[in-house]
Amino acid sequence: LSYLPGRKIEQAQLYSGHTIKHPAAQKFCLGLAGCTFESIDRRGKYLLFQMVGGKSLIVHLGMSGRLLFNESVSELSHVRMNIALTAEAKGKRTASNSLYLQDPRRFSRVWLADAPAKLFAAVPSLSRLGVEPLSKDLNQEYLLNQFSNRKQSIKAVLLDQTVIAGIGNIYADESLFVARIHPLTSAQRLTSVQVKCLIDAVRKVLSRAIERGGSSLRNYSDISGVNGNYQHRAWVYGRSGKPCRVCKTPIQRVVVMARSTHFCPHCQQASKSKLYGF
DNA sequence: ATCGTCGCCTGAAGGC
DNA sequence: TGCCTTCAGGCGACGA
Repeated sequence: LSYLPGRKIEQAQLYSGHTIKHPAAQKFCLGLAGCTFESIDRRGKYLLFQMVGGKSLIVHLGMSGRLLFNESVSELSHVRMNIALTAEAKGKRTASNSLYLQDPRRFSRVWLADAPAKLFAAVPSLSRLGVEPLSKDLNQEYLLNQFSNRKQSIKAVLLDQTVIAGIGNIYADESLFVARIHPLTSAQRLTSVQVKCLIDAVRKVLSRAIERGGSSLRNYSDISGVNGNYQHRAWVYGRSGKPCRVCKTPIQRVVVMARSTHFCPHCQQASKSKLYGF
């Protein structure tokens, strides 16, 4: 994606009615044509492509979406959006690159905002996002305050993007294991020590996952074709029935918010509010 | 206001 | 072998 800044959009095409969220498809495509990429940002699970002049393209990859650059569209299935770029200037070899959104399960979404001031109106969920987990905004005071009136399980609250932005099901389970907190614990009943552990655990788990190229579903890969391999190293996620990597107790699976939740019933007990030093 | 459940969508995996 | 069912999940909609 570092190739993008400076590149100009020749034409944008959408192939799936579900993919586009705002505005209508035709207006979306017309609005992108002629735009030049300026910079790329991220908020939570949203990618923000800033264009010269103030427009921005917002992309949420859902669970199976990925962005691909400079591949022949005819070789790809499940292409939901194709952004054709104009030929690169100064006689470089690349003739007509494209940026593709490929997404088998169609959970991905794209938006176009006409100006920075209209970003939240175009993407309301962006305005409701909570703090970034790797920033200083995620601290004990903030979380204790957020948890104070929450009767929900800590697992459910971790998945709530308005509290912490960007934690998905895998990393919620992994973080709770590292923090040695039972996923069904009511958020408001967490001690300040546990909250501190949880913050450290979230940071550790996310940092390590980023180092390793993220997690990926089976054969899904990043833009350069590299598979995420975090999942192979998971402490508890996807390991129900298998022995805990620490104590050999079988990992249990329960359902929270219609999501699989994996934990070690021995390691993750209320009495053990101590961070694992992984 | 808060909380839990359902539906969207497709391919992989497991059962028979 | 091949069909059928189940499962996976980000997130918005919906109902209690």
